[in-house]
Amino acid sequence: MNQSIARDTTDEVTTSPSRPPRVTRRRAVTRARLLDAAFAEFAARGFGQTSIEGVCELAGYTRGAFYSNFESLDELFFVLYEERSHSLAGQVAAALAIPHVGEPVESLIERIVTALMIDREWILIKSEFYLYAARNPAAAASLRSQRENLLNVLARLLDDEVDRKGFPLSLKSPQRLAAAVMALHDGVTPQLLLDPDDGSFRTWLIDLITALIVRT
Amino acid sequence: MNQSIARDTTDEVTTSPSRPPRVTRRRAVTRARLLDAAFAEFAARGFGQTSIEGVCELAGYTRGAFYSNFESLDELFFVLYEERSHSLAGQVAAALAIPHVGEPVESLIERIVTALMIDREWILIKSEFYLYAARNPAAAASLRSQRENLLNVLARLLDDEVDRKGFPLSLKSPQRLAAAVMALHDGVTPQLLLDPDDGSFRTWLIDLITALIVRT
DNA sequence: TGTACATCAGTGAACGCGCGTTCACTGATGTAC
DNA sequence: TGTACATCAGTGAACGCGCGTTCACTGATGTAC
Repeated sequence: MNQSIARDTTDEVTTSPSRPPRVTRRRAVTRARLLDAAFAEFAARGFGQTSIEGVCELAGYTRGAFYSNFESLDELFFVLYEERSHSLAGQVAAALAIPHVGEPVESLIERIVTALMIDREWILIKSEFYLYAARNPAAAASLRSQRENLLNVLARLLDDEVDRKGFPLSLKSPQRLAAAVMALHDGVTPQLLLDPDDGSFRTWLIDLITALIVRT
Repeated sequence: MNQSIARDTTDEVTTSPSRPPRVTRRRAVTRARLLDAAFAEFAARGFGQTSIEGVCELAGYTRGAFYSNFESLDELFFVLYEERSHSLAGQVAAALAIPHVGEPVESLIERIVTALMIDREWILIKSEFYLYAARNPAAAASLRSQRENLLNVLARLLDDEVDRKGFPLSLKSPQRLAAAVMALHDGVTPQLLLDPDDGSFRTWLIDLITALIVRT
């Protein structure tokens, strides 16, 4: 009773014989390395051209290590995407949460674009995951809920800081305005896929959002 | 000299021993069936999960037939995409070329959206090809030139029929306005990938373009 | 229009490699005392 | 803090399948007369 801690309670209630798995540091490191290697492979070759063996080799493990940590490449992809996108979503939300009272719209738009912009590798993986989600309901559901979260963050921000008098009906509600901003953001990525070196997306996206939001 | 036709001239000029390949009806049929089967497989599984064997089986041929017509799945994908997208581009241009003097902007926008909209299968394949192009310069170049063509078609149309007084600078030139419309169009497809059944894209896209173009 | 011949298009079998998947084993890691 | 023991995490070899690729062959298609 006094030797060990809360953990035991699970044992007492447990109907299954499984004991709480002790998750070691070693394991966590392996897992992280596999995920990193997979990220690199997915970005470089695409999901469809990535093999378990390739990931393991890049990570410096044998294939057994993979199966000890994941069930399949699909599962890894899902886990990978969820982890990274949640962490990115956190950053975005944090960057946008900072209140800037009386901030001019131009600066607000810049902040949004800056917060949303991320590197090419991530865009490749994100696009791949959308395609994956088109054929995988669970992935689609995950993406939908993520989008909704981002939508709410943006909507709140725009609601607070943008004067929407004179906006067309389809942009009146903060939700729809936010959705429009997201659509513009999504709409720029094909160009980014085709023109890796061209750095003008940022400006272009800012222009687009400005044209939509700033109505003279 | 009188037995056969123009074709011979090639023989006379020819420095290589290759004779003009007679392309038979049979061959054309096989090729077309392989392309159709590949289209279906790409749409259903994605390029990365599609095997040559799968395509042949679906098309009702043995693998040898494939190699008699194509060098690799990559080549087939490229050919497939080029063929279909050119034919689609033709349709779009044709639909937009019809002059409607004095047409209200709302109707113009509807025409544009109707012309651009195509089915889910095609969007899946198109997205896949963008991802493919992100890692394949030749494919990227092809997509860029296609986009430019579409851009010009749209730009001419908008130039003729939209009064751009009062537009922000970033939308003043017809080119940029057209680019903005394309970006909105691209921006809606992620939603389409996630929500196959939801038919509201059309309206949503019309709303977005309207909000951008109609400035009260 | 029919027949003989040449060339082509697709067949189907064979080969082999890449890689997914499994598993007995061993060195690493944590626990109890 | 040290030692003995139990469990875990990753190893590496083995198995086998799916499938890409090749090729000698044959029925199909077109050409010449």
